[in-house]
Amino acid sequence: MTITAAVDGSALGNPGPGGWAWVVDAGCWDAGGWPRATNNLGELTAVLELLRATAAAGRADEPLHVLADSQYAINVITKWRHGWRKRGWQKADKKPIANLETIQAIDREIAGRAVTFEWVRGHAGHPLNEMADDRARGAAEAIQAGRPAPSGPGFSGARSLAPSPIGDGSGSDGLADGGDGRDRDDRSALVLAAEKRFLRAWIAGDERGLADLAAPGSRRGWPDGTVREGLAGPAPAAPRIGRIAAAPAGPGTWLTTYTMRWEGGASLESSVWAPADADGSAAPPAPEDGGPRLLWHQSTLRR
Amino acid sequence: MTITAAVDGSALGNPGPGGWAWVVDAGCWDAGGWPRATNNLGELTAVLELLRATAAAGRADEPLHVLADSQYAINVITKWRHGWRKRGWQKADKKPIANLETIQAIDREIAGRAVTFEWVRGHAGHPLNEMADDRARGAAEAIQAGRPAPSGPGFSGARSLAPSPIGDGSGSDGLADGGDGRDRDDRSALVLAAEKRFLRAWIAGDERGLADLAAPGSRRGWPDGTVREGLAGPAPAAPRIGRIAAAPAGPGTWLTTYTMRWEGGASLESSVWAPADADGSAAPPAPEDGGPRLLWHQSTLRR
RNA sequence: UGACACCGUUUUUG
DNA sequence: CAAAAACGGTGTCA
Repeated sequence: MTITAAVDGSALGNPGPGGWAWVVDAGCWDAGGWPRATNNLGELTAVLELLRATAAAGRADEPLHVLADSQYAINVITKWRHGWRKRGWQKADKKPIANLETIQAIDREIAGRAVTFEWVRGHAGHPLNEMADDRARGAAEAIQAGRPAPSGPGFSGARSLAPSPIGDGSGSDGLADGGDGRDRDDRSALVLAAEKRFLRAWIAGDERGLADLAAPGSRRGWPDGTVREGLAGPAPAAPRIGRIAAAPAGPGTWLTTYTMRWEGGASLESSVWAPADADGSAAPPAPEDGGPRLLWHQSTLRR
Repeated sequence: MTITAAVDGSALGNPGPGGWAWVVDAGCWDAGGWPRATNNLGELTAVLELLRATAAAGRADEPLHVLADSQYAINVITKWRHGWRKRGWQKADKKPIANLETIQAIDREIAGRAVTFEWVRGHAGHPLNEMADDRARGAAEAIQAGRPAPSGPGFSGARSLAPSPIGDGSGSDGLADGGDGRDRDDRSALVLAAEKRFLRAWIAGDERGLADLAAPGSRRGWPDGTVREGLAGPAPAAPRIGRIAAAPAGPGTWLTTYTMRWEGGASLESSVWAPADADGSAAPPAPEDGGPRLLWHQSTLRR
């Protein structure tokens, strides 16, 4: 069955607090945002997240029809992207392409999929577009007010585990970023933030979040001694994380270690983070955010 | 006293309907345009017209400071022009110089004058530059809409002879353009504007301005019954112009008639205007503006 | 290769 | 009504 979804972005003040949203129907949507973004980044991200959500739900083989009111986003994806890729991701005027990382992420995500776009005039009463508009703006407004952006249900079947306290960023779990104090080293702070992102995604069963963080060829050593490709797998309920130590392991590479406790158990965890651009493959991974990528993670039960 | 003025050009669609403007202050400016022009012709013409207006006002000996946002125009006038003249008006690559006639006109007009240029970034909030921008674009839009470009008051002392009400565009002399009412025929309006330009140039003794309006082989019948080539010649002081009537005289050709009065006399005046491209000569005149050209003008004393 | 200008289009805001 | 974020193009020169 063809999936039809509306996407929209919003940026209060442009640039300013921003949000994105995709909507399939009243019970199937998602949204998110940032403290500072442009309108066009919102529009693009909405498409990217829709692509990922459908893929994570195992529905990448179904045709996807996207309703968008941004001619910019539609042109980027259906037209300009191809010329840019041919020219080595350069614009006609040689000036840098805006929102490049998100565009490249879409470029990878959309490969081999059947996606069509339809332009709908903004604020013209189209119900799905209105809903996406509301959600995107709601996300931006939430973030402007200092609250986390309300995320939607997504596709049913995208994650199977119960929500964990780590996922809501409330700070009670020791995983909160920023705010009170800054980490003592700017570069290690980047790795610490990435580790926390990884933990939240893993515990929430957020496969696309994990994929964002994974280095090409990433693997994991599980508590049972097995190794599997990828980062996804079962997580304990309501874990508590000890202090995370980050140690440099070479230019751009970091090792993190910490302990984890949960009802009935504890473990030692370690991760190896590699720089985003640290592979010599012909097609660079060009990660969406330029941050470090998780190459290896290992868990050992404590007893 | 140093005269400071901003200049700007505009071309809708580039090339397309175009305009030029110079602004000294809110009460001292001028503007004009063509049905088809390039942005750079507009920028250059604005400078040329400023040079002519200051000269016609008898202020050629005062230093002139020009604010321009076009590096092209500034470089043409302050740098490249000299090299081109030395090399017989040829570029280094031997390809033809663009806008050559206007550049040579500036080259002649600027000789012996103290003119300095200052580059101001476009659309950066510089008040004088913004004003010139508005005027130039307004002229281009007027012409696109089929109206004559609204011309400004120019300099208050714009003729070496006794000041005439024709020059100041106040409307009391019947030479004011635009503003309150539009001329009832769009094409005749173009001819009327040209006729007014001709009158201003003649009365001001502006030979260059007259040459711009002259068709190849233009002649004039003077009140004494003689005929001479060209359009320049003695003008009465402080003439007053009656209503100008424009009548179509063939495809693109117009006849205008009106009366003129001055202290101690009156006359009947008539002009024949031909389309700019209406000659089969081998070397086309390539008139600066593409507007109609004055082929014949005749004066008869009234008595 | 660079620079400036001139436009066209859509969206997003205030 | 005015502005920002984005893209495409032309006009010009060294």
